[in-house]
Amino acid sequence: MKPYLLQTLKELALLGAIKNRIEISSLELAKQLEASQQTASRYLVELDKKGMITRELGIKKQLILVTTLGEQVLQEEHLQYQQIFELTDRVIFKGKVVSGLGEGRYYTEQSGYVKQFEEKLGFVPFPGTLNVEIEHVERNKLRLLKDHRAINIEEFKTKNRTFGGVRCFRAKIAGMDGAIVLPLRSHYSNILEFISPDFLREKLSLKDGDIVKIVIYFKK
Amino acid sequence: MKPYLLQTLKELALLGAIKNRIEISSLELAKQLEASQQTASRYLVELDKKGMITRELGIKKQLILVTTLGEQVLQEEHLQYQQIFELTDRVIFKGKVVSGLGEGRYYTEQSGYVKQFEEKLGFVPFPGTLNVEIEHVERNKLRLLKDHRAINIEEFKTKNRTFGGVRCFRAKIAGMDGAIVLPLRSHYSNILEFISPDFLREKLSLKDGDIVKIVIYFKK
DNA sequence: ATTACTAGTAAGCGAGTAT
DNA sequence: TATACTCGCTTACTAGTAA
Repeated sequence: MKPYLLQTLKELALLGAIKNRIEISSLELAKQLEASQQTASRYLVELDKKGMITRELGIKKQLILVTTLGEQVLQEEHLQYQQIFELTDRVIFKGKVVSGLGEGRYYTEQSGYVKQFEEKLGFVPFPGTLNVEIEHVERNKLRLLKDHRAINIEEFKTKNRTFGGVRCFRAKIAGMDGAIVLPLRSHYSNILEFISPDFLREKLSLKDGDIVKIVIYFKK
Repeated sequence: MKPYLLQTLKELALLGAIKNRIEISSLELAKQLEASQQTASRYLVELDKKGMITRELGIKKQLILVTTLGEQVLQEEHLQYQQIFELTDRVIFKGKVVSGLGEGRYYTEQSGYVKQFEEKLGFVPFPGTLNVEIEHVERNKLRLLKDHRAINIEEFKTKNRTFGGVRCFRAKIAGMDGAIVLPLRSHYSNILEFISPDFLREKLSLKDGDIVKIVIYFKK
């Protein structure tokens, strides 16, 4: 979707072209867009070709209606602005399911962690973590987590070793509740570790390489 | 604001660049925008020149932060999408204050109307209407009113003549409460007639030609 | 009045490349 | 590795104008 077509579509929607046909000449539209009549005309032809609007050309003016397809495009755009300004209590990641080395299982079975998970998150995690690799550029979003209070899992010791503290955030993966686990002593990683009371790989029939959406929620 | 720069700014904001500086290379941004590295670089330079972002160029990558100005631009855009999809209980018009021919005063002093205004709107209108001329293209928004229930003022008769029914919508002009009056028996007009308990020309020190914003509210 | 084609011009694009 | 310049090519723009 070309940016200038999106702008045009938005302009039409603002004039009410989503629910009703609006009457507008290419010159009037041109003024709204601060462009020439010819450009406005061309935009309308392009939007029509793409199926984003329907037009009824009369002798004078034209009646324009934004189609369902056009409305969907606008709604997607709206959702992005909502994510920026309204849905600031969450961050959305898109990532790829990958296999870990089994460490997830080792850690999620340590009773020192399990007790705290149960107490602070309200569930006993299924042994193992579901690892999701996010794109490098999305690591910037992880920084947003820094500004928010996490559910802190304290470090503890066994006879043999010390297990470090962990920060958790409630999260959803493909709609299923769980939490994201961020070890305190590790650098930024491109892997998100998701714990859940269920065996998600089975329940969601996930396999390596599948693309999933993770929503991380902040505490207020 | 060029549409493609707006898109770029939005993309940066989605990655969290409003609150934090984000680390992103021009190549990574290019991938997000589905453009070349050179184009992404050019966009960043342009946004920087316009004061929409600040950049810290390191040896590798660059740290980018959306400025207050950039955020304002995005918020304006967000507001427009809100008007399309969320604030569907209102329509916003921009118009120019104009003088009528005094008919407004004649009508708003008819007790047949006044009684109904008081009963149905909750106020006795100041004699006269504040007339606001809207741009031709905005008449399309008036059509949206058709889909909503109006506050109906019934027609009535005096010895001499019949006064026709009127549709009203609660409205605000420059923040002041009042109502818009749409005569039933008239075609679409480019003049909005605003009634209010106060003498708005004085209270808002309005004179002909002043640009005002009118918000019309629908009943649920 | 309109819409929208043609043609010439301006702006935007990315490959190559300097830094 | 980066960023961002130049340059040739493509796309987008508007003036003029036909329908």
